[in-house]
Amino acid sequence: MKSLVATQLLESIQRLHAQGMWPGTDWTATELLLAGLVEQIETPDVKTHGDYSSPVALRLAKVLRASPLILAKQIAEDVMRPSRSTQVFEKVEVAAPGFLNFFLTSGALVTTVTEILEQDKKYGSTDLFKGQKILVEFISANPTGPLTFANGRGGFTGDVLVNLLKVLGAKAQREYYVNDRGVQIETLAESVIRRWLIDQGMKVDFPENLYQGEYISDLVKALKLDTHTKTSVQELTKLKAGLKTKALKHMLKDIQRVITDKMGIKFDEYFSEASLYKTGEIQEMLSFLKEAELVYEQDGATWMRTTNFGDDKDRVLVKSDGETTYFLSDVAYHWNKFHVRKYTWAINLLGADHHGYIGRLKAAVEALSRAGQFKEKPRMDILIMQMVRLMKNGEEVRMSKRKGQFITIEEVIDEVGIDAVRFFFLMYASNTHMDFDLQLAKEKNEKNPVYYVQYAHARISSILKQIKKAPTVTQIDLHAEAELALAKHLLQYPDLLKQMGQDFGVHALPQYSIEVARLFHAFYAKCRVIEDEKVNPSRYALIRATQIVLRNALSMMGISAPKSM
RNA sequence: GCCCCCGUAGCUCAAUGGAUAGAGCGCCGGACUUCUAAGCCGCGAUAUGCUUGUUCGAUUCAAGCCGGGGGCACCA
Repeated sequence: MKSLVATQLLESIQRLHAQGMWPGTDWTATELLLAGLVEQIETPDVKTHGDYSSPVALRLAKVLRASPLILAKQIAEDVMRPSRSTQVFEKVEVAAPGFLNFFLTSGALVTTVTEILEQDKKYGSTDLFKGQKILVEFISANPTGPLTFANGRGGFTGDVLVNLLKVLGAKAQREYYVNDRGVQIETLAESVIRRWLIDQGMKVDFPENLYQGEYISDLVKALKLDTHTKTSVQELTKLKAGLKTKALKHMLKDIQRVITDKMGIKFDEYFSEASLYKTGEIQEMLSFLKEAELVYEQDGATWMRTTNFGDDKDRVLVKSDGETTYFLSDVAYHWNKFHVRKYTWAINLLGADHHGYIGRLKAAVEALSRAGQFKEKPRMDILIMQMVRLMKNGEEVRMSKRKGQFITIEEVIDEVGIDAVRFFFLMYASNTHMDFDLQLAKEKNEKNPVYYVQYAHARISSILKQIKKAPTVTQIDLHAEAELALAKHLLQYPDLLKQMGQDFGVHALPQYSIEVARLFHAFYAKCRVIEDEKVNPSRYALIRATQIVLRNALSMMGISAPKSM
């Protein structure tokens, strides 16, 4: 549809140029312009009042310094000249600041509706990212406590992003990076031991730096530690090593349960940080960096020269006490992504509190890339998920996993329902700070726009159910404004997906589906599909197309499309 | 002090540098004997934090300021 508009326009401009009516004499400039025009036309705007518009003329003015209005008029006249056989445009209008408004004929819309019906589940699919092997890493929360509601943001965004990339033709995988080593795991084990003793009535202190949450007690119970004989903290230290693994395993299992059963996310892999040590990749990485002279020793520690690659300071890989840092793991992890597993593209979703990490990560990948570690220069995008503030009665409640002050994502899902929760987290741009009030979320549950969208789908299903025999659609005829507005919006879906592939703005999807639902509900109120027990074939086709688009959009968001509500 | 994000209607949020800045919620009003009222229609003279700049045109870009959040470890 877009290429049709672009083609028409280009033809006209070329004609004008051939006739010497084009104001520029410099053909190179015009060619540049044409390229720009195509780009401009690629994402046209369908305004609610029903025209295809694009701010073309003013662009012309900028490049050629010509009068935009005159130019626009010339183009408009040429596009609509009588000799043309095209049935694409009803009319072309020149609007005040130099816009060209293309009004589509209903015939052009009909083509689209037919296309949607034919393509069905494939409608919106393209091969934009064909051949790309993309690894999307998200959530990756430390396995030292349950997932909080804030993890919902990155969780659902990442999940939908992968769905999107797949529809755009890429091979995309979901990955959760598990930080299953380091002091935090020690702390977890220590917390479990002390809590265990305290729960048995022993007087043991419980330092502030340990995990205070209720879940530690649950963990103690789940680990069935009470079969051991009572003993002191000191003696238990021996048990700690074994306990560490057990506690970790249990915690991770619980996280996976929530992710799979509650959040409905299927990770392709839970990648263990510790595994990088077992396979020797950490050592391999370190020796390589040394050979490549990307590191140096200072104050007894080993530093990586990340500043050579855009970081604002160098970073420690091995501490002076001989312990390796998290950063070293991450360097090896990314080396693993691109070198070992041969991904060409990685997308990492990070919480805003980790934004300071971007510089060193990009520097590390750049360093490895320049050192010839990857077949081709990999692409890496880091998406920052802004903070979600927990509100209570208009006031912020500070969350802390350590202090045990948090609301789990599981609680929220159980309370509000997965569809509403998904929609809630997905509908806002990830770079805005959002406020979350559980009380309000419960109250507003019924008012969540997700039901508005689902209701549209249910209404369509209900109509279709009453149609015993599907009418043969020979010719689609759409006239009413409500019909046309709906059809025009449906045809934008593929463009929307492409756009989302460019900027990863997944929140456009809920916004779009609300708009489709809105247009459908308006259509529903004004136009009947079944009238006097007769089915209107054109409207039948239109609602089926609407159902397809809604279903595809909902399915991409991981939200159910109910047949009745 | 330096770095990142945000500031749009009473509230929560939209808007590739374009036309009269849009939705939802809330408030008020209206319509129904027919496909689901979780719906439709109407209702905001006075919503882009402030000041400059770039541009034919700025919510969008740049600079400065104000306000809010986050980050600046040989932690993860």
